[in-house]
Parts: sequence; C-alpha cells; structure tokens
Amino acid sequence: MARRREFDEEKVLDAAMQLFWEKGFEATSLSDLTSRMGIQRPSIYATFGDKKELFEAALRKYTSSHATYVRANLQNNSSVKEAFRAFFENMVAKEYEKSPNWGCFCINSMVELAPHDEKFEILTREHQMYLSVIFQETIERGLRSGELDSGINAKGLAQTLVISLIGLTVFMKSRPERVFVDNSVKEILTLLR
Amino acid sequence: MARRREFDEEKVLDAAMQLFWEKGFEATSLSDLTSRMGIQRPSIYATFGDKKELFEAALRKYTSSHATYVRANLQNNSSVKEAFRAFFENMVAKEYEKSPNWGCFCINSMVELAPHDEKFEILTREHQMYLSVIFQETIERGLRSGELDSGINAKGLAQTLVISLIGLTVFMKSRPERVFVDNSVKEILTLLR
DNA sequence: AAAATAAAGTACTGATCGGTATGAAATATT
DNA sequence: AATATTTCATACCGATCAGTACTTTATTTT
Repeated sequence: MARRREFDEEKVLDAAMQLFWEKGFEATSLSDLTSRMGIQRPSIYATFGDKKELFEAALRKYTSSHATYVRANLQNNSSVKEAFRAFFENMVAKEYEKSPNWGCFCINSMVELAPHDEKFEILTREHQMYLSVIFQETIERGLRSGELDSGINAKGLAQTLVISLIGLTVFMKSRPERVFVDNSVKEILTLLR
Repeated sequence: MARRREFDEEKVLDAAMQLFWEKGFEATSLSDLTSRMGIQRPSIYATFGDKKELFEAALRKYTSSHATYVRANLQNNSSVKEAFRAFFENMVAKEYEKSPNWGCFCINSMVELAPHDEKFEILTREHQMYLSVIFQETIERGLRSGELDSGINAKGLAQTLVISLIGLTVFMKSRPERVFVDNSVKEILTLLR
C-alpha cells in the first residue's frame, strides 16, 4: 500500500518502558519520550495512542517479561530453598549494582497510579498475584519432594514472600546499608524453615 | 511591626501534606495547593519556599507524627507479641477503611523521589531506620521480660518487620483481597515465634 | 510511470506549569 | 494620627505541557 514503518515497534516501546520505569508517569514528558524513543510525536500517537496508553503498553511489556524471568529463575534450581535464596540474593545484588536504583516498574506504578486509576490498580495487583502463583507452585514442588515441612501453607507463604519482595524492592530505593538488607533476606527465608 | 498572618501555618501545612500524600509531588500543582490550603500563591512561597521545600516540610511533619504514633502504639501493650499483632492488624484495618488507599506518605515519597533526589533518599531512609529502632527496642523489651526466645536477633528482626510493613503498605495500594493480607500478617508475626 | 496510501517531520494549538512583580490592605510602632 | 512594615490579592511571566493539523517523503499497488 504505502511507506513502511522505519522504526522497530518493540525497540521504541522498550525505550519508553525504561524511561517510564526510571521517572514514573507524571515526571516523564512527551519530549523526553520522543528523544529517547528516537521517533516523532505523531508516530507515538499513531502507534500507541496517548501517553497513558503508551505507559500501559510499556508496563504490560515489563510485567510479561518480568514474570517470565521470575519463573525461569525459580525453576532453575532443583532445591526449592536454594532457588528462593538465589532469587532473593540475586535480586538484591542486581539492585545494588545500579545507581540510581529504579526498583521495579510494576511496584513504582502501583504506588503512583493504583489509587487513582482502577486500570492500573488491577494491572499491578494481578502481576503480584501472578508472582504469588509462581512462588506457590515452587513451594508446592518442595512439598512434593519432601524438601519442605508439610506443615507449610504454600499459598499463604507465597503471598508473604511476595510482600517481602515488595518491601525489599521499595526499601532498597533509599539505598540502605547492604548488611541490613542481607540480614532481612536471611530472616525472610527462615519462613521456608 | 506590621500586619499579622491570617492563616495558621500548621493547618495549611497539614492541608499540603494531605494533598502531597494523596497525589505525590509531580501530580500536585500549585493551583491544587492554593485551593486546598486556602491561601494565595505568594503566601506559600513566602512561608515555605518553593514547591519542593513545601513538600519537604510536609514530609517532615508526616514522619515526625508517624514516628510518634508508632512508638505510642507499640508501648501501649505489655505483651510484645500482642503489641506487634495489634499494630499490624490495626494498620491493615485502617488501610481498608480508606478508599482510595493513599498508603504511607513516606513510602510514596521513597518510591517517587529517592532515586532522583539525595535529600529525599536520606530523609525517607532515615525514617524507616528510625521505625526499625522503635521495633528493635520493643523486641528487646520482650527479650528482657522473657516473652521472646533469647535466640532472636533483635536488630535483624526489627529490620525485617519494617521491610514487611513496607511490603504490606505498598501491596494494599492495589486493594488485594483482605484475606491475603491477613494471612501474610499472621505469617510475618511468626517470626516473633 | 501514475495513483494511492501511509509514515515522518514541522510547526503549531490552547492549557497549564512553577514562580514572581506589583500594588492594596492591615497592623505594629512611633 | 502618621509612618513603617509585613501580608494579601491580582495579574502576570516565560516555559513547558499533552496533543494535533498539515505538509513532505517514501513505498506499494495499479
């Protein structure tokens, strides 16, 4: 029919995601976006809709790939305790590498938008619930193998680990001394006994 | 010397605090502030400085009164386990009363500003560290009285409870089913044995 | 090659942003 | 009462905001 698109939709969405992740919704301007995405303003609107729709697309991309990452990470290890330990420690280590610390795009969005926009209340909650299911399945694997104490409530513990993960992620945004975070990770993991 | 101030500095600062708490720094405009505080724009600048200084004053007011509230709440009960249980359950109940759920002003600010502004990185971190000290003192009281197992590491556990509190507060902003939060509170409190 | 169609680029919109100059109103000191 | 001083209210500043109309450029179909 006509002229072909000159940019890669996934790549520019990725650029938008990084920017929203770093600065949040309100603090990111369309000018920021055009310069970082490398495309003009009308191209953004034609491809993704308005600013909020672009943000939503970016967040969905994030949660989708984040869920995949978490699932792969936990399945990576035959020992469930070891899998969670590696997951939490790796997550802490990665956050301390970055400066400044952007945290988790989904959690950032939960704090900024969930109370004012039902769409994002649901979207961010559902992602955490999905992480909880991944955790629960991992815990159930440990129960089946006998590695974990049969007295453990898989669903409740999974939910608690998600909440701890949120707390760790948020607290690290203020760059506390590493030892505090490390100690808390150890303490949290004792819930797996 | 001259004309007296017509407004109560503490009252208008309180109004600003509520607004920043509800909407965050970026999403709150000077027009929002003047209408909610009930004073004119130049009065704000003369009294509090620019928007960020006003925000800082509001946040300091919040953290100060929040710390007082937490300390009083935990000292309220002779049993340490019972004190923490009541504190966490009360905090959950209060959040579910409000709609929408603003969470904690300090945590909101940590997420929005800490990575981009060292002043708020420090301010928000120090508040969490202060809460951790309050928790630690409460745990040590339980150790002295013999209520708590002497194997408990007061400092590490206090830090973990703070992180759990952050996680709970943030997660509740997405209004998950109450039962999930209640179960997690129970689970977290088992760390006190 | 011509026509049709879609993307890219330029430049603009009205609205709102944070911040301030200026003059009127009010009160303390003299 | 006169003067000095501070607060209050209006009205404005340039800059930037999200969003769009319109022209130019490129490519596919006829």
